[in-house]
Amino acid sequence: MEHPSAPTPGRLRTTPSWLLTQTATHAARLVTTALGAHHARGYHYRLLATLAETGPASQADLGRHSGIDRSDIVATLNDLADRHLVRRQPDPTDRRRNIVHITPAGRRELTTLQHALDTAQDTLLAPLDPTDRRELVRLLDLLLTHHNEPKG
Amino acid sequence: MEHPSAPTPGRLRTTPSWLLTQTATHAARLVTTALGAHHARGYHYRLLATLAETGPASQADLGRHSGIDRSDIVATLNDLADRHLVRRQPDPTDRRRNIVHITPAGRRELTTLQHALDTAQDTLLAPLDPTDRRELVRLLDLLLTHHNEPKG
DNA sequence: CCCTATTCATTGGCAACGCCAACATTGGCA
DNA sequence: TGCCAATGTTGGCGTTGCCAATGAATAGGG
Repeated sequence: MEHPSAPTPGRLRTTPSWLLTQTATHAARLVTTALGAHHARGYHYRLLATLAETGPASQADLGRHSGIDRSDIVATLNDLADRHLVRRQPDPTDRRRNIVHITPAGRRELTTLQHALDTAQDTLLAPLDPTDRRELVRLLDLLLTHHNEPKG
Repeated sequence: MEHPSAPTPGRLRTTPSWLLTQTATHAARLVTTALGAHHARGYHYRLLATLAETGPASQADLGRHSGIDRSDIVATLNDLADRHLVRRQPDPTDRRRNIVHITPAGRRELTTLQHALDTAQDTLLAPLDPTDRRELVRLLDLLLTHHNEPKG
């Protein structure tokens, strides 16, 4: 978003969904910039991080664990594989599946991206003291947990 | 995002930018659904709300006050004008400009959208008690203020 | 064992938001 | 007067989150 030359309309300034989407936009900009410096996007990081945590997995499983749609997994893995950060391997026990492995280079890249992201977090939270940071994380986590686990 | 069948990768669950963008995604989904029931999108609401607050304004001014790019203003106003919620009028004192007015129907539509949005806020904040809600708004407002006013 | 339903990877498409470049017209200022 | 800035407009791009359809392969029930 452009920098408003005048304050945001008053109504919105206390509308939680507005505050959330706006701060998220700033956060996304910081993250995009941080990752972009290493030729990566959010999806790239999320897949590498998921792979490092869960170990080798099928693309469908990667999607379920990372929250990325299967179709988007394909394109992202193509990028990562092109850069040798990841390897696709047919599953001998189920020929529908690819087993995806993170490579040593992929782990190194993940470390690099992680550092870039950590820096971005600091920039993002700059105006908050440690107590407020924890409080923010707590509140957002409450919201996320609630909306991620539909009662139905 | 799809509902993860397994918990989100641990790293991300305490990453503020992740929590922000994810909760913002949920918030955006609620808002989109609420506005969609009235054939509106976020840009439509934002422009109507801005017009109601500032009174008639040029498109460039609308962009600056609402934080919407000039080019996106054009398309959004086209939609609103097609539905007679807004009127474009040439500025007699500056032939480059259009003076945009909100119509009575536009004000009624804004009221409707506002109600829909208020309901969405409640759904969004359901898991938080009033104290936590105020705290969340306070923290997000701090972040937004900080990142909206570049020191440079 | 066979048929059906499901799963998988993949392709291709869509919507919303944020943003940028270019253009012609018009205004303001030096 | 001459040049720069602002305005509306068109057209385009990238990221994220989705959905539908397809062909191959597997799993499950009868």
